[in-house]
Amino acid sequence: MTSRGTRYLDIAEQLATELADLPTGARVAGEHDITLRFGVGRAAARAALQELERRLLVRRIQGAGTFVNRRIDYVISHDRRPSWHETIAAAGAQPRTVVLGVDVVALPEEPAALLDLPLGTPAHRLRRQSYIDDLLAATSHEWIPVATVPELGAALHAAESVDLVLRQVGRVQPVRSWSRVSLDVPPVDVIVGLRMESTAPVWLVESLSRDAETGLPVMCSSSWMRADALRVVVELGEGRG
Amino acid sequence: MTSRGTRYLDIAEQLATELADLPTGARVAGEHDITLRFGVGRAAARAALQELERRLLVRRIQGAGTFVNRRIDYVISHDRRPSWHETIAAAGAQPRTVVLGVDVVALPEEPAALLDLPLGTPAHRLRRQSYIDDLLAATSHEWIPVATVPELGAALHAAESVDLVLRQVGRVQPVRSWSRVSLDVPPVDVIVGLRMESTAPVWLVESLSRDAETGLPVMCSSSWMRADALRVVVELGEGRG
DNA sequence: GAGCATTTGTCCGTATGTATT
DNA sequence: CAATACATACGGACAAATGCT
Repeated sequence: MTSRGTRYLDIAEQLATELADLPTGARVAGEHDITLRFGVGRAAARAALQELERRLLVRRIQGAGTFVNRRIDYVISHDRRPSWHETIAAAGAQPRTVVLGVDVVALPEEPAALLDLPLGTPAHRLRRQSYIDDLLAATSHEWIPVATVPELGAALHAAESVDLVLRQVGRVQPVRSWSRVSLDVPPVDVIVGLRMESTAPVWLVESLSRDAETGLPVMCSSSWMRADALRVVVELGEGRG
Repeated sequence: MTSRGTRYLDIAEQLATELADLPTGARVAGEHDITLRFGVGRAAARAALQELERRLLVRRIQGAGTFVNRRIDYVISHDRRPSWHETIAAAGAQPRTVVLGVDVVALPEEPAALLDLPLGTPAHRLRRQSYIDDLLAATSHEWIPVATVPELGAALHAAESVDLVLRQVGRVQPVRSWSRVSLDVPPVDVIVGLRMESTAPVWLVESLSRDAETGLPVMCSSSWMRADALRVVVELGEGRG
């Protein structure tokens, strides 16, 4: 009797219910533990953990172990401008953003079209990484026309927030005016940039900010966010209640 | 020399480039073929195909084989109300929608709040399935207050489009006024409803339609769409060009 | 820094189950 | 019913990353 060819699913189901009561980041039974506890081979134990990983319930780290994972909601809507710091902190985790570098480049195709500027216009390219509890969860490129903030590089050393620099040094009021969200399999450089082991779909969030007064584009950005770390929710339209 | 411990990734990479030139739905080398061609064991061949499946490049069907897969864009924006039929047909595939059933139920929590009606208000519950080339790609629940269209069940037998029935029989002009999109691991009933083999995240699209004239809510729906079949893109804001 | 145990990652070969054709 | 192809599973082996000593 028994084996219907899905032992690993039964095991995954059992573990999933047990996981629900554990705190985020808690250690989960490893492959070897499972072989002992359920009396299966390593293949089945491994398949069970991979199933939980597909369901985004655990995160597995080679050499370290398997740990309880929970996504953090990142809500994008017409009246909400999500700040990384606020969103992550509100979920009870530790946010952190690191500037990888700033340089001036000629605007390539996409950001030029978005900013409504001629191809090749000089602009600051800002590369950043964002963390959740020391987990690299997002990388972003931001383009800011040099004309708007000539000395961005220097200003960024003083203030940590790009938004703040734009307001104080650039004397503009950036407002998110357009945004596009989808899920894609990222190019190789993004995968290594996010230190992702396995290739999997990742959120792609593009957006454009304009100056509140003049209506002129002041910044556009393109961010990749790990889907196993964030649950991006897009809300569209206002007629709800 | 040789094995650096990632043979399967090299194989996946090689196959991925070859796949790019094949038409959607074309047959791909099976596990056995790969073991012969690349001189690896079944484990590595399988891992390579699973990698391609993670990248949404192939679809694997037990007993049948492995086939080239391509997602269809499903764009949701303030000024675009996507119709399943139009979207799928525009991508060169065959759309189809099947009504599973219509019954009158007391409105549960969520749709009641969305429709701004008291809990338990009688409403039609419409369950539908949508196909892309005979692949079940989406299931949806729609709630329509009985007061709006008393004889929905009978009317649906004559016309195939819900939108049309609402316009002609209900004498309302449904306009999508609110929408929320996210990606979730669906409950078990949705997984079996979508005939999904493996558990994986699926799009959840919720929306509310109001009457263009009166502004009153006339319908709300909740749809699950397979992420390996559709690339849902949400566009937000209008200030683009 | 070097060394070691732990844990997951990769891979082999083989066997059997199950769905499709 | 038979052949094909993917799904599940066993057991063993070594690689690679991590964390601790």
